[in-house]
Amino acid sequence: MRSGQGKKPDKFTIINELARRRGFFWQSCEIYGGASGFVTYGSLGARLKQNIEDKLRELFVNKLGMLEIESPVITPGKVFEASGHVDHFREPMVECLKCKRRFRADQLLEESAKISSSETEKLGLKGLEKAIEEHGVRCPECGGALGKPKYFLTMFKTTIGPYSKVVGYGRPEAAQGIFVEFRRLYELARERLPFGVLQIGHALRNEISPRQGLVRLREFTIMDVEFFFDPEEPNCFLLKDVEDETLKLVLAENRSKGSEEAVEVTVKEALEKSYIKAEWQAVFMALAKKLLITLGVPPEKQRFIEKLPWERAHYALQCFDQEVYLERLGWTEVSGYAYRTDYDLKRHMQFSGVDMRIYKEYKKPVEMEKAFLKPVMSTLGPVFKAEAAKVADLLSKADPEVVEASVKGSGCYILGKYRILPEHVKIMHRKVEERGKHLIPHVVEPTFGLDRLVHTALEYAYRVKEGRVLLSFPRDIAPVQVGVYPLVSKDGLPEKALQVYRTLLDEGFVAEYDEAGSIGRRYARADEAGTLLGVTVDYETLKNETVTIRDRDSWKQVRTKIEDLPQLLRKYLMYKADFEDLGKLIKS
RNA sequence: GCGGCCGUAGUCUAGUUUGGUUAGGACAUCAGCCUGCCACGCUGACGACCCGAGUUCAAAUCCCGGCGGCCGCACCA
Repeated sequence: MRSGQGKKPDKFTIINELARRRGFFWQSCEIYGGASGFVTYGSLGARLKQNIEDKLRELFVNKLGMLEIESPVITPGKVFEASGHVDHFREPMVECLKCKRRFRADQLLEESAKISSSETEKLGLKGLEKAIEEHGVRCPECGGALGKPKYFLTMFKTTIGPYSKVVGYGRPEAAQGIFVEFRRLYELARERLPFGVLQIGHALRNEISPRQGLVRLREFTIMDVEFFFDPEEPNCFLLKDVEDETLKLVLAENRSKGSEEAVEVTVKEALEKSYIKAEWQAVFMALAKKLLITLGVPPEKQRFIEKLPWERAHYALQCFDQEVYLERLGWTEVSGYAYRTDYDLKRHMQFSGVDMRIYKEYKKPVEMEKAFLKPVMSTLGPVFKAEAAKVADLLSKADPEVVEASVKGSGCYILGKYRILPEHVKIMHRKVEERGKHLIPHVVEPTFGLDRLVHTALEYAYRVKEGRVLLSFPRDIAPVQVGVYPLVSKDGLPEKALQVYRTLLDEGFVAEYDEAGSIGRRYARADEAGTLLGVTVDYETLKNETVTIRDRDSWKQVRTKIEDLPQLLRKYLMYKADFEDLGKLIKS
């Protein structure tokens, strides 16, 4: 839709209009007035997005050897209760009864009643309502009275099965699908740390106000990587490869002083100065920077911004967002790097009762003295009577070291409502050989918003040359690799061009054939779709089996043999040949 | 969600103030002719008043509601 403001359109508007016109993507369900926050990709857009996905796969799955899974979008309620999302993925809102503006109830209290965020977090809806009353908090805009606080849940909620009251949620991230399958995945990783698991798929967030095209959607494509490592061996074996790569970091420390200035440091320095807490996290950030460069975003248009404590997700110990500079929206998040520690596995362990720990064998068995305890029934019996058996059972499950320390220290050990005295328990020490121990892996999580990357790729590919629009996509993400055209549609040229076209399809290229309109118009059309190369069949083709190849960006042309096309194009697409290597230059 | 502005073919728009003939143009698309390398030309075709109620003899135009867009506020773990 047009802006309605009559202003000169900015790049964001131009990209969205181009995208709609050429079928990259558009708002879904337009025939019913459109659905805000939902998009449909057309063939060019779907291919562009798949190509970007494949770039991520190439890095994480092929090069780093991670596992890839696909898990359901609809997820039983328990999962997101355990993950903490049900408690955290909602905001308490209050509405001013007078001016109808809405505010975060907790933020109002923090500002006008000086209650700390850690305290407001503990308050429920009733607590918030009471606190608002007690402190006489009023609408900060018009001074009107406030209504009752209500939760706005940003997850999509549904029920599972026809008669079931079982609650399910649309996943707001793909990560939990990985955590809940951890035990099987660990087996698939041959029970060795570290290992990574990746998932690309749709996620749902019921945003209050989705605007801004692909940048904020209610249903979007996310790529989550969960990388599991041993917290006792946090070193990253890939560090050497990227330690000299520079990163632009906007640190929380500076941000809290009101400065958005970035420090530019190498990966190595960032770790030495502990700007970044986990080695793996720093390495993923460096890899992401390089990846974005291959998508067409120059380094100076990228940065990493550290989230302030209250901006961080509930599971994150430290979090950076990778941002790219977009013309209208300014610095915009395209990926996130959270150090999730053992939070998620621990929570699923608590909620499901399933052991998520891994067994770590020591290099050498460790001989150590260990305490054991044995309930003494002859003394427990007379004191606890009928409950004696239960007490003994509880006692035998207690940690012997703790019981021993407590009994020796204070003369007793409090076991629930029972008081255990020294004579109730016999504590022994035995030498044992420990071969290993159980631990919960730590997790660093790189996560990418694919739709935002699509927008970014479009915006950075956009060029205007001699008044014509062209999308200068990098070779490996261009949605169409080669267009095949007859110079004119007569004298057998279309037939020959179709032959060349079919050959290229058979060779596995993404090719398109076009004979409508003049040759110039077809080149222009192809440029606007980002088609990388144009192969033109002309009268010389009929004489000597050669064709011209045209470069989208420079409009230069070379002439080459048809039979050499497949291998030349293949080299070109892999950046193993330049355009001039494709044949004899005939037009520059 | 709130406030302001706005919604006419695939795209950009004229028309709305002051209700009145068949809603006009350009680009794009398709067909035919033309066309020997960068949006050529000619002929033709397809194609629109966001949706729903209301006022009226008559609604793109006025009123109301909804949906959607842009900007600002709020929100975006």
